[in-house]
Amino acid sequence: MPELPEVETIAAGVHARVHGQRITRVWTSGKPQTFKSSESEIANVLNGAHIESVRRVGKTIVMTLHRDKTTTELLIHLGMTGRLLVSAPEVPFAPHTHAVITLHDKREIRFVDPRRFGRLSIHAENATKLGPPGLDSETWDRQSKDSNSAPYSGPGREPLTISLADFITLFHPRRTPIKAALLNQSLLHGVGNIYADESLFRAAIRPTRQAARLTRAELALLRTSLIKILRRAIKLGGSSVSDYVDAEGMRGYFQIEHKVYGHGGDPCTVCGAPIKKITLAGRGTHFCPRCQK
DNA sequence: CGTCCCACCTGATTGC
DNA sequence: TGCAATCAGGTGGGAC
Repeated sequence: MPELPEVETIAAGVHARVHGQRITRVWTSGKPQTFKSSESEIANVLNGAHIESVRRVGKTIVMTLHRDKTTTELLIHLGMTGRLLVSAPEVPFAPHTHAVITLHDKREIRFVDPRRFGRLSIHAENATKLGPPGLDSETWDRQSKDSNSAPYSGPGREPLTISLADFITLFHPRRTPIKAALLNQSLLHGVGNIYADESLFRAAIRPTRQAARLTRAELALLRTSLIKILRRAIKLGGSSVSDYVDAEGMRGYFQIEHKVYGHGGDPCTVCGAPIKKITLAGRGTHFCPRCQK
């Protein structure tokens, strides 16, 4: 379900509501595939901890926890249908509630996920943050990413902050269709099906083009298009296509500005040609056959 | 290693 | 109307 703008909206909303709170109780549903770390480990780490912050990395929500001078992170990936809600205790549980984190003031952080593609896991900080002698900082960063040391940095690079030079370095060698490359989380993380389609439309690039065949100018336009669309979507609270809601249960509004996603057969807003829908990289892919070259 | 395809789930929508 | 097939915003593992 949620891509970068939706996860950003949820993380910011949850952060505003719960940072500084102490966790007094944890309940989990026992659905094994929901928990990448064991439920007992999750409960052990969370119980009694203070929530320092809640932020987004890629499509993952990262909750930073402090207890006994130890810092740990709870990673929450929402999959397709996951929700993270902050509720008063008297609000009835939604169906498919898989985790409830009770706070000192009695409110509850609830993880709800009908399709169960979402995952919870623990990311522990290593004792030392200093790299071993002889490693340059870039090598150390890479090793930090690979090993289990905090803070969690995700599988790829952040789309909102990547430089043009790095963007080109990332995509230029790829021989896959540009859309498949955009969806590859180990390159950029956070872009999903909606924002891949919308950014390619805005950049007038056909999703089927081989990444390696894009000119530098096209890659530059794709990067700025993607950043503008992600920022605009964050401003509107994300896209609510069916069941996405933020931490308060509110829908987002960026779906109103979708130009191609979900508009197969509709006339293109720029040229009037019917928007085409095809399957690419196993995903529904929407584009204007006239505008996107 | 890079890439493709499918499985993992439930629920809403489409089509017969 | 009823029921089956199809389709969903994501990821990870196995096959090639």
